[in-house]
Amino acid sequence: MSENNSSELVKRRLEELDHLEKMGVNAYPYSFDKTHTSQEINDNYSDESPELFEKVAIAGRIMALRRMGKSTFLTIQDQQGRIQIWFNQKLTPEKYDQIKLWDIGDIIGVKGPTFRTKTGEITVKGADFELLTKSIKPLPIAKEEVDDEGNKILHDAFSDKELRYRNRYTDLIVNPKIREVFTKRSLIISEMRRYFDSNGWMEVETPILQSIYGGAAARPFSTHHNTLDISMYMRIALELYLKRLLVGGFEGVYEISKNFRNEGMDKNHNPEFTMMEIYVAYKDYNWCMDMTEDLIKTLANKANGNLILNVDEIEVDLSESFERTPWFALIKKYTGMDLFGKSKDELLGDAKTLGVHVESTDSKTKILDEIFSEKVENNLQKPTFVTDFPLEMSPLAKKHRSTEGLVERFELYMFGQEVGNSFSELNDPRDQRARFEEQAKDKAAGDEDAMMLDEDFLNAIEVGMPPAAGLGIGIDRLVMMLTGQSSIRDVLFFPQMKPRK
RNA sequence: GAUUCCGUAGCUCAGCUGGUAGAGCACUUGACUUUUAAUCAAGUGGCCUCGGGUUCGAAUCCCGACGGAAUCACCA
Repeated sequence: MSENNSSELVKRRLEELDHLEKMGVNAYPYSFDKTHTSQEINDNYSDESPELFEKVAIAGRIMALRRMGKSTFLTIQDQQGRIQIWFNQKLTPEKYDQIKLWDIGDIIGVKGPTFRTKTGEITVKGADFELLTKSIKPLPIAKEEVDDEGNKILHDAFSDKELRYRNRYTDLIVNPKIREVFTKRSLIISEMRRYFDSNGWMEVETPILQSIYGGAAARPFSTHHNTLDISMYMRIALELYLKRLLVGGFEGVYEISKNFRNEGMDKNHNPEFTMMEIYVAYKDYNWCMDMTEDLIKTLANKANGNLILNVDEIEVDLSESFERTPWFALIKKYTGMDLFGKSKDELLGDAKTLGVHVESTDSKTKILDEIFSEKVENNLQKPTFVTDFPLEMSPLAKKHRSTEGLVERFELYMFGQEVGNSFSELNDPRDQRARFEEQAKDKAAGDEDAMMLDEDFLNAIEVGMPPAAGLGIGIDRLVMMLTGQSSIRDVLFFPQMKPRK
């Protein structure tokens, strides 16, 4: 539909392109040697020594065009920012007519000296220029105003979320703030790699297509391998393969990659999302808490230059030590009830008392989880390590060294959301088998999310996995918190959308 | 999956008590050699998401479909 509506505009631009080619202009040349970025010029130009920018070559997309007869001002945008260009018929008498055939959206290269206009704007003089790409489709361009304090105000900005997500490339061109979020995302992930690499932990890749899925409680996407004629699943977690590598003798391995879960979508869930998991041999969850806290603080500092985070109206200060509180203590704090050691029937009664909706067929794990999600999670805005989970909830975590019925596990919560999950990893093969058998019972009782028994994984554990700490971090959620976004769609370049008819 | 709200020009929106479509920006033409939301003048541009219904008449009311957003449910 929009094809037809914009066809007049497209037709006109195609005519211009034709016209340019008749003038002997190649509208799609092969390269351009740029010497500077807009930012380098904007940040470093000084009126005392304009000769430093006597000869610059810059390239970018035309974002604003102010024609004034024999003189033309335009603003181009490159990856770093925007800069004004000034053209004048006197400067380029033979080529000036070409400029009349340019449009907003075209990509050009310009060579010339830098100067400051009467009104004080740093500007590149178009002593020579070249069209680098003619744009055929018009952009949803918004006028940009700079107020007295230097703040940029976009008027009637391209804001339709559906169109923005479906045409992300347009969104990125037209909404510079969006680009910042993704630049930070990239920075956060590369700093995370640097952090791990500098400790000697190794980045690895493990299968995404698996014949048995595991490592988390979730429904998978399933597919089919034609040659082998077997069902296969897209992975829901990284854990079980990374642990096999610990068995194989690597002492620190991590992977940053997509997981896939066939479940609901909302502002915190996308069917494919990025997970980081790391396993370090000979360490336990106490060590891992220290490491996680240091990692999060390091990343926040790199991304924002400080330790204050803001999402929606809520501010979180990371500079204090993260709170560490046991799971049952938090339940007690927010419900007044001590649920530790209670039977399933007692828990069912307690859930009802608390007004938490559960079914009598639900497993003990599920009831506990429901109570925690409803009564506790929202209170955990400040970074909090929730420690020492009930054993039933954690089939891959090692039993607590001093308290029966608990495991050595923590989850890091911020802004009421889980960002990290960690255990002292279970490496006793007898216990691991028993836990899987427990899961199988839950599954038989109707818990769809209970884990499958993975004989091959058990075999690896039987060969012997060293004691280890493991940590998983949901990268998308972490990026949301570190960039102040409240929807996962705003930290994914291409969030899942229903296909257009 | 449920509920609520939304879908009008390329973009941002108005039009809502039913009478056949409007603004700003973008685009076109003209003027303009330091402008910057450039300005001034004159224009072009719509199957009002789609399909049914009510009505003499529907962008407007009703039903359905398709997309989107929010909340909930599901979901470590």
